[in-house]
Amino acid sequence: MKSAPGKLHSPANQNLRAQRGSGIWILDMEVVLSATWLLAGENDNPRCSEEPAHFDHFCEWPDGYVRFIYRSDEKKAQRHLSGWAMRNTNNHNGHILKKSCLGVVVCARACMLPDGSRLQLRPAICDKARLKQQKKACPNCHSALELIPCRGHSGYPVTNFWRLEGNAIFFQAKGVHDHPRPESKSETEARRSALKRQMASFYQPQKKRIRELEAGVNPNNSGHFNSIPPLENPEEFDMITDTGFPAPGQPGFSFPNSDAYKATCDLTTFQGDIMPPLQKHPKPRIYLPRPPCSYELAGPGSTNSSPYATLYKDSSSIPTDTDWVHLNALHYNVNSYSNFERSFDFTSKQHGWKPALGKPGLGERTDHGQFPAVAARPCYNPELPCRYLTSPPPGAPALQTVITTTTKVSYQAYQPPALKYCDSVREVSLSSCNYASENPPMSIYPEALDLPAAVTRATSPAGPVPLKIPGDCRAIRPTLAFPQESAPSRTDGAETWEACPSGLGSTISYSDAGSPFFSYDNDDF
DNA sequence: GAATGCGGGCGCA
DNA sequence: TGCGCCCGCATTC
Repeated sequence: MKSAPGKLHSPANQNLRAQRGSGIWILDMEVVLSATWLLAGENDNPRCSEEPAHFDHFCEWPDGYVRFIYRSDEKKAQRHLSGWAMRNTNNHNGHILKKSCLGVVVCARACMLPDGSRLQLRPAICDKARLKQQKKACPNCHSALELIPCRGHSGYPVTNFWRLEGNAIFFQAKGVHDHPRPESKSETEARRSALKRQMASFYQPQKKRIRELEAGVNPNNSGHFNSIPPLENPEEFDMITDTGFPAPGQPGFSFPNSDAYKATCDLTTFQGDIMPPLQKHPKPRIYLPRPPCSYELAGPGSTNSSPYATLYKDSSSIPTDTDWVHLNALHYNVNSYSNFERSFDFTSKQHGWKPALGKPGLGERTDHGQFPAVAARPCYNPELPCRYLTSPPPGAPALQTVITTTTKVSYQAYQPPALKYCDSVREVSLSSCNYASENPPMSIYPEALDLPAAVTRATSPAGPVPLKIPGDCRAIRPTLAFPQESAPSRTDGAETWEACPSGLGSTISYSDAGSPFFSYDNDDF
């Protein structure tokens, strides 16, 4: 965003060319060269001056070891946006912007929202703001908020890398988020802006009336806002929403219909002491307009995380009565969090973690903050029941890709697992975007996940079934041979890369078995 | 005020 | 040396 374009721009190396065949990214040898990827600019490889032939649609929820190439005019890419709460990380490389995931903020008591989901807030990016955020109380149960750190990359936060190259913006994600999706930035912004608008309209009549009163005017008392007490501290209201009372439809927030929400989500009950000013008002009603997010508003079949979905009501239709916080019911996967719970349950078993209070699942868990900061922590993404599948099992190779973010990257040899990746990838590979329906196949790269297919299947709530879940940008390569971090060199390692874009039902593969073109130095970032 | 990007610096492996 | 991370600073919204 603010970064000087020149900073991340190094025109000397547009070394990646991707060709799309059969609707799938196919990487030719030159693309294999693209292993230089984000670090390409550091190599000044004169051979590679071509611009990418094709670009990916922007993916707001990249997950897994994926790479994308965006057009340089892609606004979201320009801003290095991500649905995940990513903070800037200094990688001492001015050409590459590195960001690490902050995780998600949840209720420490894992209280259940009226719809059965749970709070999943977007951690503030700013450290101070984040601390401040964590000091706030859960808008639902008033208990503490807790930050679930991301440990999806070998125990470290998932990292995203951005590099501007000519007319392309190269993106690479490393690690699999082992936590639920937070509220996306667009959602947060939309909610805040909506709230501001709402508050503005809320105050306008008040101010007007005050002016009128001050002017000696005595309008009749039938005015809607007559009963509205002065909001002494508007920030409190903002705090509540910022604290993350997720708008319906946000990740982990869903209601089959608005009535259900109305019946269960009385703001005065919900906010309790958090909103004393509004409590004074007997019938507050707040509408949250739909954010201007187009691609997030996929169909019901999508795992779209947008909080504002089909039952959105335009703010213009705000009624005057203020009985309820009339949030919009959303067409959202109500079971999302149960998936989350299942995943937690699984991982608890898998890793010997025991949920607090002896109950499985996040629902009863009260120890968010006590999670061990281990690499194999489960994936909690509520929208992807198999998310935890992407977590490497204990003992599994932590990293298949050695990407040094400062100067060079090394793809190192990996000991191929017994299972043939090609056979299993169709069953378990996940690769999609929020707007999968419109999104072209994305690039899947060898750093993709490494969980054995057996584990993957075993951990699926639905059993060993094919898993193709649209709605985000995840890449799972459960059985693929990966370059392993611990391997001494990758020139001796042959690997087959496959991409299985969601909904395509096909895979591609490309190998780099000791290709002379495949210099693993400076591969990525 | 918060988000964002940059860069110095430190500790660890 | 690579990497994660903290911190401060500057800029932008």
